[in-house]
Amino acid sequence: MGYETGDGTVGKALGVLDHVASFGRPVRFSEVLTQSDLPKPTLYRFIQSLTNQNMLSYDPDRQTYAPGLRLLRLAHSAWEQSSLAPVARPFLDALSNEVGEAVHLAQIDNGQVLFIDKRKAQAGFDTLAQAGQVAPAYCTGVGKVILAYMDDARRTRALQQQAFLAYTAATHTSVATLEREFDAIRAEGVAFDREEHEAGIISIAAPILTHGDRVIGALSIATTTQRHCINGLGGFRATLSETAVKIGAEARSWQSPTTV
Amino acid sequence: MGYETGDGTVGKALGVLDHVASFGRPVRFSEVLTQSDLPKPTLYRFIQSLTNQNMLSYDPDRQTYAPGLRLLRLAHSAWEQSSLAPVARPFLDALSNEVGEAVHLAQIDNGQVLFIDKRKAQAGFDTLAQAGQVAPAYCTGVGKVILAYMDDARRTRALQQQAFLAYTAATHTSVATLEREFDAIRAEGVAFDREEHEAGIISIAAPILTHGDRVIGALSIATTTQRHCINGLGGFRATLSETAVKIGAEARSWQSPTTV
DNA sequence: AAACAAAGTTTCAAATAATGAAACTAGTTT
DNA sequence: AAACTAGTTTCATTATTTGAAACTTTGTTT
Repeated sequence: MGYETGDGTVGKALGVLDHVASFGRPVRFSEVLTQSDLPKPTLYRFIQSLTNQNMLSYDPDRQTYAPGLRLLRLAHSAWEQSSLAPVARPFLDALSNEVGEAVHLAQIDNGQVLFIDKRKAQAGFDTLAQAGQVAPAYCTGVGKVILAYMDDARRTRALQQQAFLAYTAATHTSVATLEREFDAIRAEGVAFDREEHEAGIISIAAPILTHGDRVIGALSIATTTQRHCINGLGGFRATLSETAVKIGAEARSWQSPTTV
Repeated sequence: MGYETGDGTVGKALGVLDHVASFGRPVRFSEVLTQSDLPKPTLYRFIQSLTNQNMLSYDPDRQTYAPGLRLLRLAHSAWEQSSLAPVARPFLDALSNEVGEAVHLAQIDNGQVLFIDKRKAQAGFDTLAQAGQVAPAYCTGVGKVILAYMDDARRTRALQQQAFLAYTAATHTSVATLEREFDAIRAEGVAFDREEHEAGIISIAAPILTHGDRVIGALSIATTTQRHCINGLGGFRATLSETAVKIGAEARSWQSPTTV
């Protein structure tokens, strides 16, 4: 899986960037090399170029590479220019205050859930879901609700990118059982995460739609089983859905020609 | 200014990415083209590749390009793997609580100040709305203190990248006057921003050093002239410097072989 | 200290991919 | 319908990437 769909040199270089980032820690050149199918000098030059460009940073003491600072600047720009994140911000604040639980805003990137923004619960367990963090789509509330509302072509493609790893006993481990849930999700208008990704963590998620039907993201309220049961979370459905609808409407008008 | 130091195709493509991001809003292909020295098909293909790769996102309704979601994921990874940001986080929390003013953590990227983490005066969140922001180095507290503690080679290069635009009446508008201040900064151990970037905003900044002398970033306390005068800010010097030293020590030990 | 091993870097001819002038298509305006 | 503009494709030329091999540097073992 990944982006390597033959975008020439650029695609290869970005593949290397992802590869380095995927280690989750600073890595040496040789470590990357052993896991790469690129020949040594080729990989070497890509890493050199990326380092020159500040897309990677190099620690001379430890001789390791890690994703570079330039990415922060670019991501900041991406966040601000996103048609969803800045629009949704005040709604997240309001919802977070109202329900007193963790609130997450997510989109799909390359088949994975990508958290765009979050609010912590006041009582403060840390969901670790910071902006930029990724999670699987098939076993999270936001992921499942986005999948359920996608058009068939995109969903088919996204489903092929799911790993179906059993994180907990409740995790879907095949396309079949997951697809069966999609009808229920569309009927209810929300998806639940019943400890499918992490034991003790549950959530309720609603889709964010523009132009009435196209799903552009999802909003969720997440909590622990110690604080709420699934039925209790269901009590947030009206508030959550209303907020998601408002964000969708706002995002839509923001995109309309009138504003610019 | 920029990174275009002949890193072949990769460098050019990343130049295009920066270019698109620099608009600060979604742009059409033709808008980029008029400001680019690349021929039409070349620019077109770069934008296509970057879009394929999710480094740019394309809005089909408005036919515009903006920095893409993939950057958020990569930046999250960059932040977490940075040798400074995760280490400094608890110290920022503590300092912010103690002084009750805005606290900033910054590094230098391509001659510019890049904010790695922030704490608001009241109580806020550190999403990418804040981290990833850039500011000029020559007229900010964090920028000046980093420049003052850089080695000569790096400082010379960084100074060439400064625009010396007069944001306010107090802004340094030439290398000469700025360089004169560096001695004072090194003597005092902190730099002040005396409304040099924005009227009404002042700050005190201390360098973060590893291995005793190499500057890897800066920490600042920022406030408004309505709340404090420069002398009042000076009262934070001891606390600020102590925190900066602690962060430096921690970052250093984090990098040392013992931890891994 | 010498020999060895491993990691990192450079070379250079061959292979491949990028290039850009021009042509073409789709959508708008006159 | 013609003229114009923005976006897209073509294709021969050109420049860049490629990778086996050689080389250098760094660290480890004898």
